[in-house]
Amino acid sequence: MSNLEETKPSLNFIEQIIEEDLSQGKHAGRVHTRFPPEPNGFLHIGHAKAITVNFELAQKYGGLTNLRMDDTNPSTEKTSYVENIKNDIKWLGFEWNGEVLYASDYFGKLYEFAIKLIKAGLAYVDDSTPEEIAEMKGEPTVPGKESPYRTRSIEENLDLFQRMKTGEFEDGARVLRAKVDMSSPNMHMRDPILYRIKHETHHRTGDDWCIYPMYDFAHGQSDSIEGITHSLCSLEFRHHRPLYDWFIEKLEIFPSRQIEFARMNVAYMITSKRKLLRLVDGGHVTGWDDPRMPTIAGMRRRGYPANAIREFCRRAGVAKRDNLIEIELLEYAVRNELNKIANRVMAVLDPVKVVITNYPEGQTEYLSIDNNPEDPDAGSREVPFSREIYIERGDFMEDPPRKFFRMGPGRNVRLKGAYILHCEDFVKDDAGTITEIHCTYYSDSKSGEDTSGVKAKGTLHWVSVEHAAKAEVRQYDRLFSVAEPTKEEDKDYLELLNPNSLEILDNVYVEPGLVNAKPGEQLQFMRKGYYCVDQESTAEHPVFNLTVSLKDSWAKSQKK
RNA sequence: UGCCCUGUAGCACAAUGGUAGUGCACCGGACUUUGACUCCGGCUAUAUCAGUUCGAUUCUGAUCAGGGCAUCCA
Repeated sequence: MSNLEETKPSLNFIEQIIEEDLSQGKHAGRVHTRFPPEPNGFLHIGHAKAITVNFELAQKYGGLTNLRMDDTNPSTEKTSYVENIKNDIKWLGFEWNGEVLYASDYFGKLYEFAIKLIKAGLAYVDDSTPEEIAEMKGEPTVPGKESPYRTRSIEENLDLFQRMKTGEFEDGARVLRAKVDMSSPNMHMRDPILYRIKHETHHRTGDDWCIYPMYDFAHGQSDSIEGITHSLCSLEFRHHRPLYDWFIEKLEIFPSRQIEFARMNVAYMITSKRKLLRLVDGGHVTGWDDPRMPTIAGMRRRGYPANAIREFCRRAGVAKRDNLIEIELLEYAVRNELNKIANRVMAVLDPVKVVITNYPEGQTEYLSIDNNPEDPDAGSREVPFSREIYIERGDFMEDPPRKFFRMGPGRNVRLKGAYILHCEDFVKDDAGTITEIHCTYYSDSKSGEDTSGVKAKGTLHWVSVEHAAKAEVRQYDRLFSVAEPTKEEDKDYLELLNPNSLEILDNVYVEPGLVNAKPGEQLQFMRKGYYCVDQESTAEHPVFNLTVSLKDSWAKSQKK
């Protein structure tokens, strides 16, 4: 292989299908996908994956993606969810084709499709009760029985279906079914229900209808109406595909193609709508946007950048096997993105006071510190330095081991952007807690103009006691203590909540400039982690959420 | 015990009828005014058994394992 030869880009199986279609000139080279949420809940990490796959696939091949609300069941859907969904998708950075679409826009068309099927002798009105229908459906290993109403005349079916529509019958009295094959090994082909009667007000069509199409009769036809070329869905719809294709064939409509891929599962996260709801209702989290929630809203509030979520979805890949993505991959993507965009600041989470005994009392110096070494355009800021500072309690050891590159009696250590300190002494209270550390500084060791020749292995972050602002910090950790809380045999997932998923620190000191940080702003607390300003934060009471901690190989090595 | 889908390192995704590669994770090292970042190196895999073939991870069959399918949900 020559050096000039490029390595072949590896394609996932959907891309392979698309490229094959393209090479055959199918659909005139058009690629059109769709994201079809039900407007009955909040979008979560699993949706983010589906959104990313659909939008980016279309993008890659110069195509479009529709946003279609799959609102065929009036019982569960609400308009209020629609706005949230739109907002989340926009926040993720995707733009859908044209206006938001609704499956309910096609109710008229779908009704005509049903009539067409009836006229072709391929659909019939069934008067059986739900129990009878279930009974006649048989079992996977046992063929079903044909309904006694299956042989009704086309005229009678037409009449009955018309009367279903006009509201003559009670909920559940009758259904419209496709006439396919009651002995099919595929349960979905055993005369699936097309329409059911529901005298309910729909969030968009109001009381125009009292019959509503089922998923199988609405989804594929909606795809077809919209000219969707590649209709991506999750694996459990594999069995629906023959039906999807059956409708296309019998109705003679645009041949959208359904392609199934495995939904993404993420360790320590759950995505079941009902289970998430129990977390909210049970007060185990503060709401749908609790930073511990796997919802888009929660991740946004946690400080996960949209770019990182998309990158994570990309890296998780697309295939057909069941998967459990390690949360480390998500955290990697988040750190990777934040490393590029987050300004560095100093915050002391667990403070202990240091007095620099040879520094003039009452003096304040403003030291210029780079905002982000990774980004030359990020500029710098002035940070006040004075005789008394706070450092992290964990950055001092009374009797440190050799490899501890931090502060200890008789040792030198650099203060980030400031001077090198020499630790002289420390003060303990009766309980043995260190209350104060005494140091001297090398006045010629100022950052950037150090002529002291003094060596200091470690660098600490700090804030000036006099100038620091007090803040609240919310330390978030994974919501569950096991990777797959819903797969535990004898335990309810609520028993597996991580008791330490939130720890509130209320004795935190931050650089004075941070009181002006705006909600949503993302920062790196040097040597600690990435944080974002919470929406509840104010100048008087700044609140920061831990997005993800920095890697800490020292702490890791200490655990061994 | 019917049908369908899926088995490649700890996790995920590639590849090819002819050397199994990438990312994350992990381990080691370099660098470092963030024990971060970055850089360098290392680690471990084709479920099993047969068949076809000069050669199989790839094709075929069987076995095993995991998942899915019987809402008037989507």
